[in-house]
Amino acid sequence: MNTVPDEKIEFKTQQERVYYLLREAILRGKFEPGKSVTLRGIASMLDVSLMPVRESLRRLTTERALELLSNRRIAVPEMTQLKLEEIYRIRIVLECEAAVRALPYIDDAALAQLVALNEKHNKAIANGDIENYIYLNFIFHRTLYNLGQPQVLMPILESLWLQIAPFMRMVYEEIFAQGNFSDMEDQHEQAIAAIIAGDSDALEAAIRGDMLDGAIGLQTAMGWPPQAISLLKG
Amino acid sequence: MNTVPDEKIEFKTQQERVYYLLREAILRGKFEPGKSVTLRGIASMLDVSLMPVRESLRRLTTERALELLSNRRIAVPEMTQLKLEEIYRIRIVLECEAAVRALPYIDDAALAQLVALNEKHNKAIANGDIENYIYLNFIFHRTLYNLGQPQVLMPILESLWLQIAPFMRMVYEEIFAQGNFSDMEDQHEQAIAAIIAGDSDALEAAIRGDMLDGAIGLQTAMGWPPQAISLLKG
DNA sequence: TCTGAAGTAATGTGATCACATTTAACGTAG
DNA sequence: CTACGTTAAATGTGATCACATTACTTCAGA
Repeated sequence: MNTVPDEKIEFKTQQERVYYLLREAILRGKFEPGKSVTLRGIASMLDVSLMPVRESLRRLTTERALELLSNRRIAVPEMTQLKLEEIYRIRIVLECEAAVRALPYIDDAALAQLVALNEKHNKAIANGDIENYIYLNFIFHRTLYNLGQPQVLMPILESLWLQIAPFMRMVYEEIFAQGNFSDMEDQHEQAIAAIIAGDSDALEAAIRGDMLDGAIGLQTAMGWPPQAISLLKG
Repeated sequence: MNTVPDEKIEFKTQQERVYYLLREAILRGKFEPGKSVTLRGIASMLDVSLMPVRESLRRLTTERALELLSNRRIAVPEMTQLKLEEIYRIRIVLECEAAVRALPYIDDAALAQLVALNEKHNKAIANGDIENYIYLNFIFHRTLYNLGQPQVLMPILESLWLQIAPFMRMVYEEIFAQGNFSDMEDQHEQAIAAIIAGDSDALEAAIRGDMLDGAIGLQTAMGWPPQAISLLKG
């Protein structure tokens, strides 16, 4: 089994390959917020012409992973308090929906895969491997939700993940520096327990808890007052 | 005041102009589901080279308004029962959120604009102008939600609208043919009443009712059993 | 040391061409 | 008239060049 489920995909076009390379780099937190990227820079880095890069960046800007500034420059968007709160309000409702939707389809093999992913996730913490930690978090969620075969939900969630990924590094660098992992409840563990118990409400609670932890972590890392993000209808 | 709020936008690039032209055409129901479009066809129609069209279609495929088939062809995606149900489950929660979010920001001028839009919307029914009817429906919702200045929600909703727009024509062609407009409750009217009353719950109910009417209309037009689409948590 | 202007390098956009793949058209054998 | 290869047209992708605009460097003056 591979660390990254879709790492060995064969791409039909260069544009597709470039897109997924950049996408994974973003989800690993390799892109610094506010920093700009250039067509020719990426093209020479990946040894392709401008065309595949142009179309890849067009996709990523459409997904709000990157931003076209008025200067005609392409950059990683900055985060604001309002934007972060909006993202997490949406994440909470949609990811709870996605998790509950997936629950009936989780068989033993899928459960084992989730457990294995969570182990690797925890191992990344132990190793201080921030990039893998950030990435494996998304992969855990994606693997879970994909079991419900969501055609419409999934692209929306991936877009939201791309928007917050560049800021995740700040959260965990701070936590690693201070060394206080104890505050971090393992909501993934609780989600797995809920799955085993077949408890839909507990699974939803675990996902919601995971979201809230993430939101609070980001807010404190940005130096903002960690105000609670309310669910729709309490 | 204009029928279409953003009709007279000056575009900085050709790609942007082509994108918004195609986008509006889709939202007007001008695109037939399953029908394929070609780069050169659109390019010659709009009198531009392939480049702006390529990037515009890349954007639209990323937003799921169009689809890249394995044959290397670009087409309007087909709808399925599962997909439609998924879209409307998401629309219900997100658009209720967007409406409630916008409510405190609706001043007299904004209210007047909404009323005017709704009048034009109703006038389009009377004139049998299906394309304007379809389009003005989206514009009404967008104008309402934009008052809350949603940065993250709005692109998601617009993507969902692009996905259902090509199928709206079927709904209203059937209704116009049968001439039974009486079944159509004017949920927009009720939304406006709720806004005037400042009643958040009533506004949410009106939006949810509008969504459910739309879902049922699409399901019956597609010849599917019009099963109720449940909200999250009942 | 700092400020500002002139010149240079770099950037995204648009256009054009070449190519592999796919689709459509055509004509021939049955 | 039908079925089936063969040829021709059309399609999305990739590469390269030109260009207007923006950003950076450099150097003069205070």
